Amino acid sequence: MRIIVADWETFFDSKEYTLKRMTTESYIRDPRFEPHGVAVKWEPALGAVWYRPDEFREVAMRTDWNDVFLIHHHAQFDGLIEIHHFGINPKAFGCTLAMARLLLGSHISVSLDSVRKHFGMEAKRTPYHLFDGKHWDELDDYAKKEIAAGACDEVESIWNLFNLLAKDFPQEEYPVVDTTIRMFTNPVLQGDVDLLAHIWEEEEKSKVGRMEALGVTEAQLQSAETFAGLLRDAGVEPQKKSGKKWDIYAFAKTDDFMRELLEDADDRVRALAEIRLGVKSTYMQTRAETWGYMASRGPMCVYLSYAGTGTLRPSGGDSTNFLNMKRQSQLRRALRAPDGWKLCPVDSSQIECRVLHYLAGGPDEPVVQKFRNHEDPYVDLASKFYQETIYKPKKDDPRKDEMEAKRGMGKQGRLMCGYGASGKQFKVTAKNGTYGPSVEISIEDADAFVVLYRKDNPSVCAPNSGYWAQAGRMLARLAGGPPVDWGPLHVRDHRIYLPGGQPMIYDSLEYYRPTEEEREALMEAGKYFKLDGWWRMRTRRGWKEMWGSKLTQNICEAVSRVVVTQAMNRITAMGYRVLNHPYDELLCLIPDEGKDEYHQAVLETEMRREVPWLPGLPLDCESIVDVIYKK
DNA sequence: TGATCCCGCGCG
DNA sequence: AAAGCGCGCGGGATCA
Repeated sequence: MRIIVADWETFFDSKEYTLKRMTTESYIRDPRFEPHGVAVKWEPALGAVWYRPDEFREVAMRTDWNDVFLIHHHAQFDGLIEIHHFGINPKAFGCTLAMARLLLGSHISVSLDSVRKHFGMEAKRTPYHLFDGKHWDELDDYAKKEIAAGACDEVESIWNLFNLLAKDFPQEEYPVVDTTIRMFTNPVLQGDVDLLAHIWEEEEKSKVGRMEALGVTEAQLQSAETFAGLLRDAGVEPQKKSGKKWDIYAFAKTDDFMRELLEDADDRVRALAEIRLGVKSTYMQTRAETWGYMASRGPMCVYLSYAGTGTLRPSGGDSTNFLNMKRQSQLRRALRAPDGWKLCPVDSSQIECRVLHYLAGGPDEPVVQKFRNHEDPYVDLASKFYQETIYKPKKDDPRKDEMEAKRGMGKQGRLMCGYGASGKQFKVTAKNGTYGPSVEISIEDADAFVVLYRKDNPSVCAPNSGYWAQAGRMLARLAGGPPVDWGPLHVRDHRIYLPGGQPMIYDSLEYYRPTEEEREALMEAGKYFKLDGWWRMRTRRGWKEMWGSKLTQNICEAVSRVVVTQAMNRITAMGYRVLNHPYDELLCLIPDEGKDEYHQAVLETEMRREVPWLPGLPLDCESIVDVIYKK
């Protein structure tokens, strides 16, 4: 396969038509889009050459792109230009931004300039100020030469960076990068413009109608202070709670004060609370809007940031998020397969729970055995807590609601308690209904649930010998000890390596000793156990504490991610397109040729296939086939 | 005015 | 002994 490196320079106008104010997708599919040209390095031994668009189109026509590995820095940008405007479709995309994201970490900038600096190269020389708002013909010869030279310099640096990064970049991650890029550059999903417009209008109508009925404005509802005034006028004194720096109003959906307002006897108070939450939840409307415009330009460009999280999962990007659509929502149903195709989302079942118990106790661990025997470990835990037989209810079961709620507690227990959750957090989450119907339990019962879980799962929780304790001891190794193999993982040089060689980065992990002032505050709060200090690390959101059960969570999430992406690689290698990757799910595209069950079986087989580096770990999955993106 | 912090909410 | 975690986006509040 030929390796080609390329970099596009395009017209922009810093006042309105610019990537700083637009999404990558809307910028490239805009009528104003106009490439200045592209720098191309046709093979490693040749220097980069600058082409004007027409010149490039001509050489591109004589190139067999089906034999090309095409490398960019941020391939979503250059790739969409090539595919949308030039009809070029390489065999595979490479992306130095994605490679840097995995190898350098999720909490730092991996812009080309930053990565060049990281490897001791000079800053970018492209003089963007010279061509702000100027079309090619309006540029003088000097500016044209500078643009061309800057682009060629970028291409040479991308090639150098590729070689530096390739030394450590795992082989199996190249197809993951390619699949992720193609979700954006080779869009397939159709957006239902009418439905998206309908969603927007219904939200708007409902909000405006309710605001008019109450005689309030959106601005009044949005601001906490003016909303507090509205409540006072209605005869209710708003409650406060402690924020990070000062007290804030308890106006969140999950605050008890707000919950009570929603059930207030006074019609106006109740309506005020409802509409405040309504105007605060803008995501339905704003996304219906962004997606509606996107759908009017063409098929949906699904932007995922490769390894956007510290645990190597993807994250959203390009001003939208295809990973957190509400279940059963209209928004999800506005995405559909093109004519002649169907969608098959395949969801790996309880993968993190399976991985946790396997890592903690191996293939014969009791919960792993339950999974192998196709028993439900959620009802098992719930039955122990409620001291009666809990089961997954059928549709017409007279105790359906009760059993769903109780099983939900088992699910919540398996997922939260496995990562060290407290009774306090357990109680709050049960009430929020995150894992099933909302359940109110006392703090005593919540604490009892946590105690029961910890006693019942010694491979995970036992002091000294359990996985949390091992992970806690591993922190010192991670922060600077000698290398060590740890089950399927390898700990070395501030990193945890997954079996494929993917690193989870803990560069900033350190043992922090509190200042005298902090020690006094800790004593006042009764937190004597923290007086000596604690492990902490830098994240996107500042310094965060680290401890054994939390590291356990990181590990289970990352291991599960690799299990799923390895399945994804097998699926794409068979020729299927994967259109979205919401964590444990792969959204696959299958031809509509009357063989739904066959394709479903093929995909499920790959999702269930045993992983050689976790021998004896039973995997399972669920899938459906539909034209619409349902779940 | 723009940048940044913080909170709340959606998903896993 | 004590601790669920991982994200991105929208929007307000605050700061330079």
